[in-house]
Amino acid sequence: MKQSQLFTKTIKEIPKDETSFNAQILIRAGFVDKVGAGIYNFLPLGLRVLNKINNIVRDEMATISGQEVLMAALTPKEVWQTTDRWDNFDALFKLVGNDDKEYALGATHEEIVTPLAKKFLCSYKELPKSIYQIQVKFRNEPRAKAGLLRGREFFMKDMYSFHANQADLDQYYEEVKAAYFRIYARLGLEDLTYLTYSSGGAFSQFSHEFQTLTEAGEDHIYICSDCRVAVNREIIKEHNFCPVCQNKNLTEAKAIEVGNIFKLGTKFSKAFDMKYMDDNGQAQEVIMGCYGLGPSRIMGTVVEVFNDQRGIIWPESIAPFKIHLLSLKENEAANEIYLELIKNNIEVLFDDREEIAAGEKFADADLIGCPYRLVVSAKTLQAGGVEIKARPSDQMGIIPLNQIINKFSH
RNA sequence: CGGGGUGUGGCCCAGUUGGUAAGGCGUCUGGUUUGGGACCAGAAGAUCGUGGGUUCAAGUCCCGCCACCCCGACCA
Repeated sequence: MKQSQLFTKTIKEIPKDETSFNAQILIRAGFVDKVGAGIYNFLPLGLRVLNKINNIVRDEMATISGQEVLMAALTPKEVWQTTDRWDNFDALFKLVGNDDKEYALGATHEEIVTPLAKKFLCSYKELPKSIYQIQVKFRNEPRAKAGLLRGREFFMKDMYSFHANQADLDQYYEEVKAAYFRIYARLGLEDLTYLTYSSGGAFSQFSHEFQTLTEAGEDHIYICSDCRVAVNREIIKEHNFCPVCQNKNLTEAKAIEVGNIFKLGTKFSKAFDMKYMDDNGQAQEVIMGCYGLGPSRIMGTVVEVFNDQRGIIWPESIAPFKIHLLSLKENEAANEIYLELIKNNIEVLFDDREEIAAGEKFADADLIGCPYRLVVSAKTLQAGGVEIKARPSDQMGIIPLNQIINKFSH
């Protein structure tokens, strides 16, 4: 991508109606744009990041046999009445269509996925199955805040699994847990993310959240350093010790919930009368699990966690581009490098803008935060190459022209 | 939903005891620059959130409403 053609440009001023760091810097760098409280447009750079997060999620869901679907976002009132949530789910955005027909914008999809799965999963031979989607969710939050961390419209990966018995759900649940940790590891959040015990409702003692440590987080978790898990507030009120090792010496920390998984049991299969035929020809209730993860919230979290005074420091796995190539009055030479990188499928943002001061290009590169910065100038060409610098470091070096592709093509 | 704060060109903002809107960024034109948001000259761009009221006169004072931010409550 040539920066001269990019739809957005960076801005110097901090937007006055944002105080959260992730929103300020994502807006300044041109990743997102604010529409209203908790409502954002995703712009070319931001969408690239979001898509990369989504693709990591897809990749890991595939390893646990999750099949991607896309369910309706406009959901009829009746399904919510079936589970008694039409009047009890405060955050539902409700709307009225023709003939006074009422709908809710999808806030979660148990009410849609259960009738859907009922149409296809009828026999023990067809279980277990697991389907997921990545979709915009709508929740009428009483108070949207903190940029991408709590929006009224946000992206969610929600997966639902269907099992013939509890043991099968239990086993799958553990597989999901492991897949989630692989996702956080690929996002660079492994060390900061804790499996966190929270209350489980009627069907299991606990559910689990995945909490990433950051001062920007709105949750308080209590970490057990012995077994590297945490408990949330409601659990510590009940138990006041680590549910794994009974350790009472827990450390409080602020965190943001980047995922949660839940054993639903038969709550929804009962409500929608979803049963399967077992090998004795007997109808049995289907056991369900659900597994949420918020890609847009994760994008905000990554920004909160990886940054410095100058801008974002994207992990390579989700950076909008791997390389930010800056031409300082050497567009011809830089363009050759640009074309060569493109030819080798190396993602590059090429700052080919003319009449732009070098300082501005450096400032933009730091703000946007691609992992590597390559500078082409008369000076570097004289030295036989281009300057290379990793985003978080101050160390610069010259890399010969004929080694660039080799350096980045793995 | 309670409490607090803020609304002035696309963005950030100044605006005194009420007297007809200043500056910076960005944009456009010309020139000078060219390794950390460079400089000079000129230009375009504003129903001052919105509706009402007071006044000869309202960005400024009064009342209602709306939007956004923060704290709290809430967050299957």
